[in-house]
Amino acid sequence: MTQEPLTRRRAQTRERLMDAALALFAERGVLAASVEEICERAGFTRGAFYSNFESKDELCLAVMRREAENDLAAARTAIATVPGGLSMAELDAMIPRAVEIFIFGQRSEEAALALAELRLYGARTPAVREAIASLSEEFGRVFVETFDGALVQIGRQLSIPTGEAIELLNAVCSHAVISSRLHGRPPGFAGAKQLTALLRSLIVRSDDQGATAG
Amino acid sequence: MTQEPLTRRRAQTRERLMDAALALFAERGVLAASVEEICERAGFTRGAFYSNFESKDELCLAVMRREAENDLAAARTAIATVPGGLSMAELDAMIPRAVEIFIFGQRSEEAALALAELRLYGARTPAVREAIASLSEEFGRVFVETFDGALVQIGRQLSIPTGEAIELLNAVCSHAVISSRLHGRPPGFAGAKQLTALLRSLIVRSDDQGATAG
DNA sequence: CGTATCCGATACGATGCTGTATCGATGCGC
DNA sequence: GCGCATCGATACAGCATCGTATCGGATACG
Repeated sequence: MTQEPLTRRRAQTRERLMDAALALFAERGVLAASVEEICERAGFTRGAFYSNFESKDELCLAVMRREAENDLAAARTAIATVPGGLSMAELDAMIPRAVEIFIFGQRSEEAALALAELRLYGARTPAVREAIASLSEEFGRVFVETFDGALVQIGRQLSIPTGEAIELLNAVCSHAVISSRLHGRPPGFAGAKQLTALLRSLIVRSDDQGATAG
Repeated sequence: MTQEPLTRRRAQTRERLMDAALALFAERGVLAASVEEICERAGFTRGAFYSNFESKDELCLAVMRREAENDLAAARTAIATVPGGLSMAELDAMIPRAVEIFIFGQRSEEAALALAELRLYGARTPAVREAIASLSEEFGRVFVETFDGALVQIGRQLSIPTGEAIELLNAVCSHAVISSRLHGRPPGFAGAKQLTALLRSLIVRSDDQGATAG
């Protein structure tokens, strides 16, 4: 949108603030993370913050967009890594990894937790709800296209709409990461094996779709 | 635990405070809901609050426990409603309803959102994490026993551990209710049909288990 | 090397929430 | 109906955070 000149210094400041915000959102939640605390962790004071962002809400949006872009880039890289498209065997090998680190990305548990928090925050905050919703739809579409494209290359598709499969994965992962914190369990989550099996079962040859959908 | 005498008046006050808290947690989140606001909505002032609860954290615990007890009671009632145990056909009919209103309960969207919020709040709040974790484990066990008992009566079981199935349902429902708020969609959620199919597919005869588990 | 501009630090007033301490009212038991 | 214990309202002091306005220093460029 607003692609201002944005000097190098300024860009770095924004990055550091977003990093700090992501970490604090995961640790304490969006509301509990004060602007002061975010700045402190980033090595700045509030002056820097208000010079770079209009409000914490704007920061939230920026963080979400950045993470979505990173995930998308990581997904594309992972897919493009295999020249000539993924083979079914390669796809098979990727599923457990995708389950663990969430949709081909390198997303950390911290980021997953922060995004769950941001999503919930957005759902109940009128001032940002619409912006987050359209952000989510925008990237949702692109993710669907990306995955469908990769699947088409190997003559496969999902037996349920790709968008719903992604939502399912999202749901389970964010639930799992919260559980992991709640019960003090190590990273990774109990249902990983089940979810892997579930996802694999969703991948079918392109001709026999809709057996389950209806 | 501490089953104090608890006069009728006091019990009602606590109920009204918990009702107000549940609603506000869903609307604005645990942290954004100030004690003052909770009291105001319940028709009290903060004096009433601090007379009944030691802190907002204690209120959170009380709310979670109450909701869990209500859900459990609703589940048992629903199961016991059918004399001689559920038939498979009846179970079939209940699945979509369970998906919609969450595990046989009468839980509203509001409560589902509040509980998602409380869970996340608990995961990142040391002062309550342990208490919430054991609450969740305690009721988790009972729910598993309850469902397994109902399934045994009709010679069925789930092809994955019942606890994991419940977690899966939990994950999808809370994700869906957040999505619904975020995108301003009507109650109910897109994946309901898929989830119904998924759950039904998990129910198998008692002898052929573990086909998927391993 | 000097200068203009941009950026982030500091200082300030304002606001809202917390928790306690005190007091008046309400309801229960006799 | 009356007294007493309980319960909830009111008032207060303290604290953290917010957003702004101003200032000093770093950076880019001539």
